[in-house]
Amino acid sequence: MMGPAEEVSPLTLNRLSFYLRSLRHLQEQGIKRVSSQELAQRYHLSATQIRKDLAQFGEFGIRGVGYEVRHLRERLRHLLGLERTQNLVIVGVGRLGTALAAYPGFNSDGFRVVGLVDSDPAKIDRRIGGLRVRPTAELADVVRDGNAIMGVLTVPTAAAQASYDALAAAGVRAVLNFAPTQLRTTRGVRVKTVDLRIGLEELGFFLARAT
Amino acid sequence: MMGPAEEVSPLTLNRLSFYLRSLRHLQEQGIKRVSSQELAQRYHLSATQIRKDLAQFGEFGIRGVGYEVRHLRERLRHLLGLERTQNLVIVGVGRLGTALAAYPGFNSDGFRVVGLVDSDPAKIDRRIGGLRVRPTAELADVVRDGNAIMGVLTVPTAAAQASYDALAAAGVRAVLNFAPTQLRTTRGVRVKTVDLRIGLEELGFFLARAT
DNA sequence: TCATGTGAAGCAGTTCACAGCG
DNA sequence: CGCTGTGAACTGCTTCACATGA
Repeated sequence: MMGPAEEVSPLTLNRLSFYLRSLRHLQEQGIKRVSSQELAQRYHLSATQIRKDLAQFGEFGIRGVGYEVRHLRERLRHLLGLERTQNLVIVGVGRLGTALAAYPGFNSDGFRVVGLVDSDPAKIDRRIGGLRVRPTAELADVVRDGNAIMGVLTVPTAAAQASYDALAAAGVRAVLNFAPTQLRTTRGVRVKTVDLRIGLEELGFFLARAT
Repeated sequence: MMGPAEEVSPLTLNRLSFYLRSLRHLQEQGIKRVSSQELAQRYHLSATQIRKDLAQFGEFGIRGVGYEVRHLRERLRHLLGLERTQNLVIVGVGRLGTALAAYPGFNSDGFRVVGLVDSDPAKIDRRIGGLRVRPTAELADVVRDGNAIMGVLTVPTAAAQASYDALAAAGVRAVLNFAPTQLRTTRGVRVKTVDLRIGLEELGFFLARAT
């Protein structure tokens, strides 16, 4: 039955994202129904785990048949809050910020970049993907004008905390942080830190002992 | 005791990377010794977990005292294979590939980008951070010339599998994949897929239910 | 004495096996 | 009958509590 699911593990959450992507893929192929087993085989997952993960939030399937692709996809989109588009402001328009501003995953299916901000005067008024870079001082306006709910931090590590605080003050509710540093968080403004180096180090570990 | 540690969980591995970064930070501040408890408090970790994680690979500390920062850092660097620099080739010099080519984390402390490859003729011979972009057909040469051991995939999803196969054929031992797709892997060529959207979706989930 | 290293306990996340329902 | 949904068993990760040794 329905579960408000007070706490959901990050592992489950990542799998839900992956299920959603897989369903999109199936739907593009015109497939209407899928069983947990078929889904598992196609995308190297565990059938039981798919069912357990989904059951946490309701009964989405039809016994004896499987899941209706369109319906399940809708439910997952709802669950992950992707029904309404969430607007993003990117703080720090270096190479990484520029790349993310135009990144398909940040401009489709639930997310859209609506504002760019940088502290470097040389970058102000530059245009990236239809957006004009505005000065950090105007951050609050950029957030308001774009009706942004999330911020993306792509500034140097030393500037990350100040930028986070500014985003929090501007009314953003969540921040995706690419600076490899631990941020002191404000109540009500969730942070998710992504360290691009960790993937390399994980691979390096295995190479180190494979030799 | 020494442990060959046949299997190490990704969670542990990520924490080891984080410990290493924290130790670097401490060393920069001139701190010589640190206890697991102090480390935990400073960086929001668990002291017991730090000790358990480290104990898996040997006895690195001094009972009654703590850990010598320099020594522990060296051991972690060794464990993660960062003592010798691992050379990277980036396949796909779009905005993301360009950003990573110059990303500090990909060009310091164990990693270095030594080659760039793209299939778009318009990008060939372009220079990015001292490196010349070369055609995909020359991938094997680029890997050999640069003595590269890892590849970084920043091509469109549709091209990811072919690029992975080419990297594997060129003799690379590990691939960091930024395309949101499941790759069919070649024996001996490990893959780690990083999906930049997942962080957004995780945050979106919490925003969806906070409202 | 004090903080590490570690068996034992506790908890979470995964897999199993099958009841329940279309 | 077939596949979902789910208690129960299991596996693995985290935390506890303390023996060990500098």
